[in-house]
Amino acid sequence: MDTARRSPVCLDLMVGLPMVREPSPARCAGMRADAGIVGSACGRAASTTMTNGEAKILEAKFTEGPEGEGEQPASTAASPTSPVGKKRGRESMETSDSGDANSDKKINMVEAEHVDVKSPLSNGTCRRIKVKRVCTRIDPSDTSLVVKDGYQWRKYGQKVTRDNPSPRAYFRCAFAPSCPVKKKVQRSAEDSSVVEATYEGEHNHPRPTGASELPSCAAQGGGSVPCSISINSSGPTITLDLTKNGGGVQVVEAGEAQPDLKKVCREVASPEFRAALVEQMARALTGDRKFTDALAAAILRKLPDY
DNA sequence: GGGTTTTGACCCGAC
DNA sequence: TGTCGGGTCAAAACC
Repeated sequence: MDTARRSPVCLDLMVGLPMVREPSPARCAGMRADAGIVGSACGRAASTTMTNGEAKILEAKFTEGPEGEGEQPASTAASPTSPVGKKRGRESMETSDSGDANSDKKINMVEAEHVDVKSPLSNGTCRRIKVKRVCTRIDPSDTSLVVKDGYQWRKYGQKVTRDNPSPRAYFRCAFAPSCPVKKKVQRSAEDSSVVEATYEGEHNHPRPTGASELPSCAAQGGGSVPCSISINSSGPTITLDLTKNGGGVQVVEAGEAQPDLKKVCREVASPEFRAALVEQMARALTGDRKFTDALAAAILRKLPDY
């Protein structure tokens, strides 16, 4: 990703994955991969630049927040997700192995990711833990705190926090006992149809079988998202997964406590941004010799033999 | 009977 | 030092 290296801010487009079977309405609207771009898994094909202002907004957003940063959303009333008594089903055992990674509950998502500095080590240094936050829109009537992301999670706790009447659920990765990844899921206080999942750490094991259809980049940290915003040392990166049906940019209301994130999402969803994005995408794609070769080969295969 | 969830209690850091 | 709140533990219940 040369463009990404050149610019502190880049935009990666996920154009390389097979289409996901299940339709996902209104996801990343305007960025449909109807050009038929299909290639190797998670191929990053194009990038474009973002204004410094946008980058600053992102940085400001992702370097603030409770528990270090990017952690806790503001919250308001939403129906408690705790089932009555001990009566329960198995829905809390999250997995998307059965091709459920984009279940109909998941309408769209916005993901924010950054590297957090935490866990001071004995030698005085700090261990860097990747913290990723994912907003997922679900059916407001759905009281389960399930965020399908391709991994198996075991719930180990639930707590009602002070700033949000909705309980926060704590999950550990259940696929590998030694996996340090934890996930916190809490319904947005402002919009009960939005759940916010915070992933801490990185998986130290391959994705569970069946989850491989998800983008590997989204798999990192547990998110299976069509659109992600990442912050790292080289600058913010917006990743759009165009391989989902109806892929495109869609704004997820992230709550009043995240006005910057909302603003960024709106800007990303704007027609001007999309137009520039498409242009940049086309430029990058046509300038990619490997891509054009692969495209030509694919077209030739489709043509009848002369 | 084993694995998982629920939920009250406990721990610990921040203020 | 005491209080508060988030995160985790662990026993009990559930499937």
